[in-house]
Amino acid sequence: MNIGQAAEASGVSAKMIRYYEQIGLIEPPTRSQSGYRVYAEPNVHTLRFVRRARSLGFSVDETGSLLTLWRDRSRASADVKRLALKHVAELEEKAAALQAMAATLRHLASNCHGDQRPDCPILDKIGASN
Amino acid sequence: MNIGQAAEASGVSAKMIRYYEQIGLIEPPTRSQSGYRVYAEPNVHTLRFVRRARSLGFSVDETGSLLTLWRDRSRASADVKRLALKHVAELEEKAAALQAMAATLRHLASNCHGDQRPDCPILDKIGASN
DNA sequence: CTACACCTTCCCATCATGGGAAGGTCAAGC
DNA sequence: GCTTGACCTTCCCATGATGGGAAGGTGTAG
Repeated sequence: MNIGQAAEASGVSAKMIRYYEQIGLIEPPTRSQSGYRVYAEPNVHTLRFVRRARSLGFSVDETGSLLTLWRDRSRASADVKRLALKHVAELEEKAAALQAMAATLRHLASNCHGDQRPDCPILDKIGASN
Repeated sequence: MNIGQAAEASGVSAKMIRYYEQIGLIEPPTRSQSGYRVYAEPNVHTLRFVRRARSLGFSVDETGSLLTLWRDRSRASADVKRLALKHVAELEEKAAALQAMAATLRHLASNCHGDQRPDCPILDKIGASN
């Protein structure tokens, strides 16, 4: 299987597969005589793992830790759970920050006429001198 | 006022002030004979505006649009409101995405013993073949 | 044998921010 | 006046994850 097919099968772009290999997240695959990367099913499985971890918001670094735990048959589930819950806390923190911004701005917008007149509490507030 | 004092007074780092100038977000200030940037109160006011817009999650580009509207005494508040509400929608979308990730992961974690045993539904799910 | 799809590596861009080096300036204290 | 330390200047580099694209090699179908 060449990189294009591995990309198709895993949902990770060829570009990103090469990048993950370059930064050491995944193992370099074997190469054909002409230098093409050749992937087998286990590689694709790993790529899918990476894609899912990323889609859960784990950084590439964190994904590396998860991969290590995944491959370690003697890991303690406590280690995984701790990593996961720490990540959950970070996600919720970021979400809360975004929602706070949205709420503030929505409030400002609700006081804005939104017509042809120039008066606008949104700009007034952002530009407030205090 | 030199750049350090402007940074102090506006809450925007000196590094960022130079950057904002470089990309054309703010006007180049006057220079002293020796080449130092010299800021006056209106410049600091603008910098504070930029800082507040950024802290509400507006990109530098969007902040530029807001600045233009802010300085245009004949703007229609409708234009500002539209920009703001579009941004609110984006913020809420991002927040929702993060929360969905957090919820998924929290659910997986709730099914994980979190003890010394290796069995872990979190890794099982991330590594699922389907 | 040609055309086309695919592969390789390499460089560049994004977005906003910080770090740091090399060198010039300014004010305070001696 | 001279030194010292804080400040300023520009320039380059790094981040994190991803995509774009160029230049050139490979593989396969017709």
